[in-house]
Amino acid sequence: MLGKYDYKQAEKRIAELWNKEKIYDFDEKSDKPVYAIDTPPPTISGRLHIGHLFGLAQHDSMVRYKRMRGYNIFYPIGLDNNGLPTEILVEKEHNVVAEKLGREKFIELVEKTKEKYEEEYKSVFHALALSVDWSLLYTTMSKDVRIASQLSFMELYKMGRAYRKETPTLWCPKDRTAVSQMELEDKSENTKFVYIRFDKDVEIATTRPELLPAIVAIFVNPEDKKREKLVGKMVEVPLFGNEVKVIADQRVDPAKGTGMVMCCTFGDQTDIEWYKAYNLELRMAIDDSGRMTVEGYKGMKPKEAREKIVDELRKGGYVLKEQEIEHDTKIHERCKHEIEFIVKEQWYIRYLDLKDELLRLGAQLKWHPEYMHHRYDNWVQNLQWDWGISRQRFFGIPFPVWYCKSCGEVRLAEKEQLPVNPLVDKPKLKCEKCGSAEFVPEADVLDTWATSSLTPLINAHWATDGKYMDKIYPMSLRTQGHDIITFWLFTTIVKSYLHTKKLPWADVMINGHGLDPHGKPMHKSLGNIIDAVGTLEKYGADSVRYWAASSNLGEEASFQEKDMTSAQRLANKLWNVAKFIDQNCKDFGGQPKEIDRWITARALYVLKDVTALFEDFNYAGAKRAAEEFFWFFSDNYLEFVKYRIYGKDTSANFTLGHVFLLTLKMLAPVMPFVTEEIYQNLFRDKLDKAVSIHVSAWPTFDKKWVDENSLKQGDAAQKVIEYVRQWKHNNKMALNAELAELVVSADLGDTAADVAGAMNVKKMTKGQGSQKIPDTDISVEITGS
RNA sequence: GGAGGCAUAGUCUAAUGGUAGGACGUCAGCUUUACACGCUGAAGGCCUGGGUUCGAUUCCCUGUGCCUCCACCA
Repeated sequence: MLGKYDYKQAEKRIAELWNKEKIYDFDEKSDKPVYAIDTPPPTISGRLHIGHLFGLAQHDSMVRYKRMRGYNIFYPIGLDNNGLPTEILVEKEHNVVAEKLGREKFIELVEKTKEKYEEEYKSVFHALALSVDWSLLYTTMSKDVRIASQLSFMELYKMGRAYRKETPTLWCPKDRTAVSQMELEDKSENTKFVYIRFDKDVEIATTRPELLPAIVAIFVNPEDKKREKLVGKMVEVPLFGNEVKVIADQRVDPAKGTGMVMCCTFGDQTDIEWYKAYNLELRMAIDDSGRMTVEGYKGMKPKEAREKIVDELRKGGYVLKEQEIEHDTKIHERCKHEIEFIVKEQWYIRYLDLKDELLRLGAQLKWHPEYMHHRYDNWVQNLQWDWGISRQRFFGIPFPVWYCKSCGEVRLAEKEQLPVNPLVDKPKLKCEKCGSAEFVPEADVLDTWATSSLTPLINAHWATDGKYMDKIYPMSLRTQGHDIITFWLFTTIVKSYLHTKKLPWADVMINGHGLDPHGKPMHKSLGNIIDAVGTLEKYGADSVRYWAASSNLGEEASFQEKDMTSAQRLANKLWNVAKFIDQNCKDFGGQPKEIDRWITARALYVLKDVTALFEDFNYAGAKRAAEEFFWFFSDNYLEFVKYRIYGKDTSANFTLGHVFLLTLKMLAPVMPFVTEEIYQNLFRDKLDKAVSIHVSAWPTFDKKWVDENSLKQGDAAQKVIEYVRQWKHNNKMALNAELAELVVSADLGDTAADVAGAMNVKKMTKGQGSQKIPDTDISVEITGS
């Protein structure tokens, strides 16, 4: 072992070693206890940034600890190509439009992205030392996953859990597609707030007068004394002449506008809530293409209709006031067109009746950190609607469903037909109700959460050969970010419960996010992305992992250059200690002395703490404790025994080797590369037989190695040395400057020799001195040369 | 509007019902046969107000500030 630690070439070489030795493979034949992890499949959308690495590194450190504890690790990896980001990526890369290419062909292309990006992701994850088993790779668009997703739907339908209902949905009239909340953007717009008088008591301010023909009710606040008498009355709508009822609801802000609101189906989200809550009439004024459907305005765009209606209202004397305001509207982020609400038939999973069950399951799950449980509870308690799982999109996993052309009855696919594309495939059987053989396919696709909520079942091969159901399900651990507790975590519990009546995992580990140096989330639009590959190359994986392990689980952490420096210093220090041992110790034999037993006992107490911290998913605390001990070990113990080493006395060798190996093992989960490099060079086949430190046994605390007397004398010796160091510093002496005599009151046993050796003292004497060491009952007398 | 988190030296951060630990930075000393990416020493800190307590940085309440998730924006 020579020169400095070169992490660039070491990390590369070691990654190859791990590959060759297959240390991450799940062993199907082993009878060791299984530890199975349900991991978040990253979206295939482009390049990874260090925010991604942050959570992954935290998870991996925990998994590495578990591996050293002797578990048979099932650590799969998925790639998510079932979603809008991948759809956009594929369309761009292949210069195609999904809808024109056809679903089958497009899915083929999407599956091909797996091959290309698998290599890219694999190289990044390998560089990070993510210890997943690549033979367990799945994609969320693969054949098996499509089967699982469709089978899940079919089972839920048969259970009576899946149903179809007309529902207002967010709709982009330009793209003629449903959009999700996530695809919305706010746009501030100058518009007119038009105050319309219905009658002498009813005046309403609105930004969307063109929806007047779609008005189905008028709302006032129940606390609004002025309007109390109006509640329950019918009011005539200007221009259109129909009558609508006045209803009291607390969602109305009495201070806004006139304090009265018209509810139109549908102008905004509140209209939808009211429509559902009060069972209001459905009166649509706008169609799929965003054009008016009302007589007299047919075919007009809403804005044109608005002008015309306001004009007519003015002429009729209904307009009291027009006020210019700035107003936020929702637009579709892709095409920037304004969003409307359109009514479509949608599939739902009925689960509101399961709230109590779901809360009970949430309470059974062991949350790390604990407080994340609140978010889940809060979400479940406030659920108001069933789970909408259909999306009016072209790309996605199709519903395995047709409808009978003559009676409309639902016709499910047969299990052996899966995966099925109803747009192309035909049902095997006739209509159960009327016997017709003519069917209309369901064109919608399943929401991506309907699929990703199955990851534990996907990993267990639930829908196909079921080969891992007994072995890994329920899984040991789910790892994920806190932002998707209400989506991924929640829906996974729902599905697992519905299909297996079980909680899908025992523990859940929720990570925070890695942020840019200013504490802002990394986003393409913010232009603050710190690239994963570049960072790993520049600083090495151990440094990036050190950064990730520096913050407590669940907390956000900004990327700091100084963490990289600290990590590199630690790696370098480890390397230098290794070099020192390598150069000076032929073997790890020798009879330990007092000070050796002292550091051994110290090390074991630290091991006890570190183990407990890891058991509590506190990789951050474990890393801190292990690191702190290492610096203590090298600045103290190593200095104390140097004189013996240089004097060809081998009595410290045993301890030096064992304690340093113990330290390396404690740091191995967080810094897998440098610890492995040292392990291979220094300890493999000498102190440990394992092919890799990462499959070596986690050390155990054994009381028999703790000698209380040595602990006491070693602590005293350490205090004395500390004091002498200070004394030499105050006297502007070099630390190895010779001292004629040192008188110490405490009983140092044979550690007195180490004090003399470390501090270059000619004569050690036991007795009272004139100087008292603070915070101890030890007194000393120091005589210079 | 609902929920959750955070507040500790110039910066990042740990633990804790009784003298608050570490890292970076700063200052000073030391070429000490692994390491100047080092060693040794020094200076420097608990957001406001109230409560519980013999004692609160820690527990409770309040305020303020910051962050996140969810909902909403006629």
